[in-house]
Amino acid sequence: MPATPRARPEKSTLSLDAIVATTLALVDELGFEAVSMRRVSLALETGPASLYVYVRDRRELMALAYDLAVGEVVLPDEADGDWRARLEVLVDRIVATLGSHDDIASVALVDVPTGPHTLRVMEEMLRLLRLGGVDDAACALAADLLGQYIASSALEIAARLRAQRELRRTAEPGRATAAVMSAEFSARLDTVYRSLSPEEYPTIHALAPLLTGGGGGDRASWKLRVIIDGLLAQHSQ
Amino acid sequence: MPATPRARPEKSTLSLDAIVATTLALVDELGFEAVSMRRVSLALETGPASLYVYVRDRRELMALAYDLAVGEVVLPDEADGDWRARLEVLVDRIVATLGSHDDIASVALVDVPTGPHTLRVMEEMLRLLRLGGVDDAACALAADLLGQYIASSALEIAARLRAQRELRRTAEPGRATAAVMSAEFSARLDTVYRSLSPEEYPTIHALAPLLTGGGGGDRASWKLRVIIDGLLAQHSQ
DNA sequence: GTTCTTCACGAACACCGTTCGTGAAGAACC
DNA sequence: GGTTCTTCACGAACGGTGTTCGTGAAGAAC
Repeated sequence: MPATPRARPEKSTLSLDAIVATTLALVDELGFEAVSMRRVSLALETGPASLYVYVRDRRELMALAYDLAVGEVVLPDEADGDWRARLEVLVDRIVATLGSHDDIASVALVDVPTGPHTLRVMEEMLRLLRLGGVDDAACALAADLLGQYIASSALEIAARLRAQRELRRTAEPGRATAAVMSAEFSARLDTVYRSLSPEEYPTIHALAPLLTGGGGGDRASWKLRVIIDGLLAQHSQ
Repeated sequence: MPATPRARPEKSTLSLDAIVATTLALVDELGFEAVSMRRVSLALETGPASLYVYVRDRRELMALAYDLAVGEVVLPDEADGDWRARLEVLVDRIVATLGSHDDIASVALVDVPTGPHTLRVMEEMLRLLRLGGVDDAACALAADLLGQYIASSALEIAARLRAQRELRRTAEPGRATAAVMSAEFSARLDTVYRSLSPEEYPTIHALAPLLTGGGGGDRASWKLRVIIDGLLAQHSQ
């Protein structure tokens, strides 16, 4: 901070960090798809061409924003339990964090992220798996599988949050608890499944309430447990 | 077919089926992202506005193309073995089919597809799971989990195929076997992992060759086996 | 023969990612 | 201090994009 606290209005000079931070903030505010180079540059009070000094692509910018988001994840510690409990906590946190930044997780499905924060989290995942006695080849494949699970789960959560926000804006205010909105969200799907002919799709028809219900945390932790159980079954075999 | 075989040049009248079929063909040829409403309309020798008579959105059009692609999947039969073998064959076929249509699988990550072919395949998946003695609630969650696995695996395969095509075009022709190209594909990642400091990322550094190697079918079938094993472990517990 | 409905589509709107060229401002050097 | 040289900001523009609107023409219904 300089001696004269008055003299720093104007416009703070551009920097990669500022660009990436602004991008992530805009993703939260407007949604992943709506964030264009123009919008980012507008938020920084400059023109779109200025960004290309620091970034090759929109993709590269989004990859940087992705890594910044992953940086919010706090690694689990001893208090969280043994290796398996810690792994579950870690994966849950990654999913929750990515899911809170709209569709930023789609970055991980397009190309493999290799930012420092992503690597830090991946290192911890692999370390925990090894701690659990999973052999090396299985660790590698497990990290891949967990990566897929994380990205697609985060997208699912983001879609759910988006739908809730949309509903909150559409519906009359003051009403509508979270439970109601979540129910409303899956209502359309439920209607589709239930209206299917029981002759042609007997199983879907029979399971319709189970297919759409029980939203959120329970489902996610169940799915994660299945993957780890499968990993251990594979190992002991 | 009319009596006069000569008289049907001009332009066949537009139809939803023709639009969707053209869209899927263009996705194969140009890639998912490159297929715009304008390109589709150009291929049909008309203007972009004409498509909106049959389709609300680009998203809706892509969802229809997605279902058309799923329609190519042949359901397994008795010859494929017991319920588990059949389930694995079914999932593998879905992944392979979707993966062969570039990033069309991304449709399933944005919204839940409910086209007739998708429902047919989902019905069969649920039927097989039930046949295996998995209880109803677990069936529902398993279908969800398998759906995530299918979509993200298909995207991974599509990315691999795209990279191979890109390399085939870039490299001098006549050379380059598929193995070489696949190796070249993961070489960049391998370099990244290997160049990490062993102090900061010891596990990634140690597992680097395992993380990028062993591409393709083996990995996929291993991952699928893990999920089903986990499902059964969950059940017997 | 006349109304009415459906569909094809030209034109336009408001955006998009990206590139090019022109400067200005600061650093490095004499 | 003056001069070169490098770096960075950005106005303008190119070739696209999804989508809407309004105008017709062609066929169906009466």
